[in-house]
Amino acid sequence: MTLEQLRAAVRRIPRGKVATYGDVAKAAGFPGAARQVVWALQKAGATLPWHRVVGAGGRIRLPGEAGFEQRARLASEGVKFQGEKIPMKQFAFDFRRRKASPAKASRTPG
DNA sequence: ACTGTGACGGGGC
DNA sequence: CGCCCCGCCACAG
Repeated sequence: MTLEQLRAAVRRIPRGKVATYGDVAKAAGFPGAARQVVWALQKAGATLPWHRVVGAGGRIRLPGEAGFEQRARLASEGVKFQGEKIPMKQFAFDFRRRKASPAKASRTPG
């Protein structure tokens, strides 16, 4: 688990999309190493879009202010929240995909 | 080497 | 949805 691997994965997350720690770990080549993602993520600090990494189910795992900021950053990118979590079905980024899906333009998103 | 800890994830009740 | 348990890997004491 190296920072380069993490950056490579985290940086792949496009704006307006999010990925779970587990997904990032897998994408980085370390399936099951979600906890290590946290470790590397901290080491990397703001050198990457850390706010696009959330917990399973689209839940913000960052406590206090940091969590508040992450939520704000995501919202600023167009990521909607369903209560305290993000509707992953719609905002989860698929690393296997070469390009983000051209999300259909729903006239009644809700 | 052993134990405790963490921005985690999945399963069972 | 809350609670508990286990698996996972790397770091800190």
